[in-house]
Amino acid sequence: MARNSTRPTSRDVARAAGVSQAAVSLVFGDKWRGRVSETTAERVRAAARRLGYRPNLAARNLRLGRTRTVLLVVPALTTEFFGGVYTGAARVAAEHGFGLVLYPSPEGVGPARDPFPSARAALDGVIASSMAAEALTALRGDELPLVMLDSDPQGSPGATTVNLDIAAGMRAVAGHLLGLGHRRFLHLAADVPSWTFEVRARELAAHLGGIPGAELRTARAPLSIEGAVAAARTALTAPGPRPTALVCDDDLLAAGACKAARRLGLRVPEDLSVTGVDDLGLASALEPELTTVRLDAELFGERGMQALLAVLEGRPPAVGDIPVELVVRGSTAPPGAAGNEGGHTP
Amino acid sequence: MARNSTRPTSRDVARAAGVSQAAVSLVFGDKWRGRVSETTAERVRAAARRLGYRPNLAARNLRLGRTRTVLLVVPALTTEFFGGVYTGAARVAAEHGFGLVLYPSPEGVGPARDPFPSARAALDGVIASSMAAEALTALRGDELPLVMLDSDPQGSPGATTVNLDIAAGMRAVAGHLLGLGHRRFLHLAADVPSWTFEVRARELAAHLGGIPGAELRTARAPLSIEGAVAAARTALTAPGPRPTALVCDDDLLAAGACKAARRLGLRVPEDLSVTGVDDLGLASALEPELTTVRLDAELFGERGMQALLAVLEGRPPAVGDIPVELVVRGSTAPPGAAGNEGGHTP
DNA sequence: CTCGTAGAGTGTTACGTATAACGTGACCCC
DNA sequence: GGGGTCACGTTATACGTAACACTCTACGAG
Repeated sequence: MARNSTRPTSRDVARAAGVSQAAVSLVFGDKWRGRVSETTAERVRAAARRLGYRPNLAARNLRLGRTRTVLLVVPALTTEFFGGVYTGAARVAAEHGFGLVLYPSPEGVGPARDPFPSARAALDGVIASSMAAEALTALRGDELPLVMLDSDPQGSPGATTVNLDIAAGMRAVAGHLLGLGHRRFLHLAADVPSWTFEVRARELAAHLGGIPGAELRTARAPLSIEGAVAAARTALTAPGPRPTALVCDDDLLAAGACKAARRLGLRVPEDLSVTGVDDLGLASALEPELTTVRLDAELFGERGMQALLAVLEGRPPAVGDIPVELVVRGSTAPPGAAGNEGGHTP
Repeated sequence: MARNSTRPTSRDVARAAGVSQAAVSLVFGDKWRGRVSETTAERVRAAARRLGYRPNLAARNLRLGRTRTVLLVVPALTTEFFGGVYTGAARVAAEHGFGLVLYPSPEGVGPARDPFPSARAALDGVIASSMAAEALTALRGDELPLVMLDSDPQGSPGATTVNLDIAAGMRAVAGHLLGLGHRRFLHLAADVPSWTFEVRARELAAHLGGIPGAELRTARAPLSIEGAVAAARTALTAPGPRPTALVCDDDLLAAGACKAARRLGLRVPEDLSVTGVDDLGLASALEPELTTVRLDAELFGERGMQALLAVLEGRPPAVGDIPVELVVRGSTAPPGAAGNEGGHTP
C-alpha cells in the first residue's frame, strides 16, 4: 500500500472513471444537469469516493476568482455578544452557500501588523464591527466589499452600514429613569473610540441634559468589569451630591458598577439605580438583575450578512436600523426607594 | 482613468519594472538575497507600490500547497473563555508568521452540513476543542494535522492532545470543601458530551465518594445560566437532606445555581457553598464572588498552537498538562456558617 | 590561460480547477 | 432526407504564482 502521499486530483478521478477531467469538474461543480448523464455522474462520484478525492479549493478559488467565504472582524471576544453576531451571520451565510470565518482583533496588537497573513486568500467580502477599527486599517488596501456594523453612516465612504437603533435604546433608558423620578445622572461611558458609544453619549446628553433640574455627569472606563469598578468607585465618591442613577454603556460596565457600589455600601437599586446595554447572561445573573437594553446580536449578524450578500450580488442592501428593547428588571427603582425595605433611610 | 478593473499581477509589475515575472516573485517571496540586487529589488517594489499590486494568495496557496494558516474550532462563543484561547493561540501563530481563523461551531447545526464550504481552501492544520466534537466529523476527510484541546489522550488516534490539568482542579475543589467540613455534595454537571466534563465527574467521584460519611449526588444541566437555574432548582428541592456544597462544572452553571438558590431562599454561602470552573468575569461580578478553578485560557491557546507548530515542523510536541489554580472567594464557607449572621437557622 | 564560483537574472513549466468552444451521434419534424 | 435541436461529452486554455534549470558576466585562483 505504498500509495503516493499526494492527494488525488480531478484528473485521477477522471482516469479512474474513464471520463475527461472536465466531466469530473462538471460533476463536482453543480452545473452538470443536461451536460453529463446521471449514470456517468454516478460513476464519477463512485470513483471519487474510492480514491478519497476532495476538490482542491485553492485551485478552485484561483480559477473562479471568488470563494464564497466572508470574514467577520470583531473586537476581542470578552463577552458572548459577538458570538451571537457570528451565529446569526453564519446562519444566513450557510443558507446562501457561503462560509464565514471570524477574526477577533487581538487585544493590544497594533494596526501595523498584518492580521491576515494568508487567510485573505479566500475572501469575497468583509463584515466589520466599528469596535474593531484598528484591524481595519490593514484591510484598506484590499478593495473588498465591506459592511460596517455599528458605524457612522456618513463616516464610512464606500462601505454599507448596518446599525442597531441604539439611540432609541438610550432614549428608552432616559425615559424610564426620568419617569421613576431620577434627576442626578452619571453616565459610565466605555473608553473605546467607537461610533456606537458616541451615539450613546450624544443621545443621553440630548435627552437628560435638556430636562430642567436634571444633571448629567460622565465618567469613562475601559470596557471591562475591573475597569468599571475603579471608574465607578472614583465617580461615586467624587464631591458633590451623589447621582441616583448610573447609566452604563454596557452590561460589563454595569456589573462593575454594581460591584463598586456594593463595596461603597450603596444598595442597588435603593441607593443607586443602574442600567446596562446588551442583555448578556451576566445581566440576569446579577443580584439584583440588571435593567438593560437588549440587543439582538443574532439578528444583528443576520442583517449584516444579508447586507453583504446584497452588495455582492449588486442588489441594494436593506435600510433601517435594528430595533432594540428596554428590559426593566430589579436594578432600577425610584430614587430613595428604601421605604418598603423598613426605614433604612439615613 | 478607465483603468482595467482587474487587479495587477506579478507580470504587470514585472513589465512596469522592466524585469521578469520571476524576479518579482523572488522579491515578494523572501528569498531574493543573492539572487536579485538591492537596486533591482527596490525598483520592483516601487513599481508594485505604484500599481497597487498585492500578491494573489489563492495562486500562491495553489502553487505552494501550504498556507501558513490554521483553523481554531471551538464551541459556540457563549463565554469569553474561548476568546482567551484564541488570543493566546493567535499571538503564538503571529510570532511564527501564521494566521489563525476561528470557527465557532454554530449551536444546533448538525454534523451533516459542511461547516467550511471554502474556508478550508487555506488551512495547514486544525486546533479543535473537544467540546466542538460535532464540527469535527466534517474534518475527518481532510488529513490535516490536528491538535485536540481537552480531549482524551487515548481517544484521539493520530491527533496531538493538549489538556488543562482539570483533574487537579477538581481535587483542589474537593479538598477545599472537605476541609471546610462539607459532607453532602451535589455535582451540577454540564450535559455536554465532552472528555473534560467526564474527567470532572470521575475525579469528584473518586475524591468525594471515597470519604466515609460523604455523599455525592449528580444533576445535569445544559451549559447555560437558564439551564442551570432549572436543574439546580429541581435538585435542591429533591427529597432527602439538602446538600451543603454544590460543585458546578462551569461558572455559568454556578451563576445559575446561585440564582436558583436565591429564589429558593437559600443564602450563599451560609446555607449552600457553590463552586465553579473557569474564573470568568462573571465569577467575580456575582455576589458573593465565586470560588472557582481558574483556567488560563490564553496559555491554553498558546500551548495548543505551539503543539500544532511542532507537528507541522516535524518536532515532537511538548507534553504535560497545563496547571490550574483554585481561587477561593466568598461563595464557599463551612456548612451552617450562619452563626455570625444572627441566628437565621430555621 | 583555463577553470571554478558567485552574482544577477530569465524562460518555462506545473500547481488543480472551471469553462468556452467545439464535436458527435440520435432524434424529430416538415 | 436535410437541417435543426438535444443530450452528452471532450479539448484546450487560462487563472497568478513559485521554483527548477538555465544563461551570462565578472573575477580570482591555480
